[in-house]
Amino acid sequence: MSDTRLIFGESLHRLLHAYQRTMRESFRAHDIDLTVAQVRVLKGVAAADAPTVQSVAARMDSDRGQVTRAVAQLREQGLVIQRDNTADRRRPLLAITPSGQDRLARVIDIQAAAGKRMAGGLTDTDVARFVAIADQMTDALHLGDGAALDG
Amino acid sequence: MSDTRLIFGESLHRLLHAYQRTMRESFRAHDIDLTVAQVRVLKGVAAADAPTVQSVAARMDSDRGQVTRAVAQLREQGLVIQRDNTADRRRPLLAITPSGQDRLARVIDIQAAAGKRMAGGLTDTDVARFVAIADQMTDALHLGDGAALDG
DNA sequence: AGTCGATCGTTGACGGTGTCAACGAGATCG
DNA sequence: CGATCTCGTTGACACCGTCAACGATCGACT
Repeated sequence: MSDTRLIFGESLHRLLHAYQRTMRESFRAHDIDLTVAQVRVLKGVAAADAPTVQSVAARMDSDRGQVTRAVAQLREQGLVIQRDNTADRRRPLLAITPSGQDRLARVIDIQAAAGKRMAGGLTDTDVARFVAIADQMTDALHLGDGAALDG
Repeated sequence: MSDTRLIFGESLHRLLHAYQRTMRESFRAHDIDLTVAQVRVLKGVAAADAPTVQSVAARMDSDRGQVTRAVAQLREQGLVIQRDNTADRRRPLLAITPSGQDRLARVIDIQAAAGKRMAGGLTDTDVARFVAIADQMTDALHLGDGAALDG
């Protein structure tokens, strides 16, 4: 019956990697010297209110260490800066620089183009629906995080 | 406007990793000593007609080297065997062993359970639709593989 | 005040994964 | 036969995710 469930992981896997490959290719073609993870962090910093390593990591559902490293690389490229946080010295505040915003804008263009290409014959509604389902699934998985798996 | 396209990659990324994390956890909980990649290869060997390293790699959209390594590990565990192919000595035929079938059956149970949990409030139709869209997108990306990206 | 426990950023280490390049063995076609 | 291709294999490298520690700082509590 429901062997959609079985091929599900396979589909997901293939899609993500096709997507990432496309991104990497496009980035290289446009001389954007960023990895996928760096882009994710850059976006996180740009989007968050008072971004810290921790908050960006949480938003990305990632590891603090990984974010720290990405931020270090972004700082080397001058795309992100770190200011002291007088309110809590443990967590310096991150901010995107103008140069970072430029870079990010270019990245977003590229991603939009790739998205369009990927969406091929799909309608906007399809895409939106897809994203909605994906998020819902992610939430479902997170809810039962440490829960019993002995179904 | 369509910033669904922008969060798309993010959603995808988070979903895949939530999924893989769940899988890894479940595998560990059930003493299944296999990585995600090994499972994918095992499935490929089980499903294909006359599986070789190359055909499995193609089906997975992966690298021959990577499949070779996974097969080596699966052979160490006695889950897969390799027989000489008299018709073409370059590509020995792979086959799943009874022990491999057992293991795979358990894996499939686990994945089905995780799938059910993940599908949460979703209908079978939703899941099927999701998979269909994902595959369509993957195809779209593959079609324009080396194509112009200078949109 | 001082102490204890928690949080945060950082760093190190390790394994899994994807990618590329090479090689040797074997096929195929001329 | 020789040239060229495919296949499996191996090595090397970067990226990514995970876990464990550490030192600094904060917050709460006494």
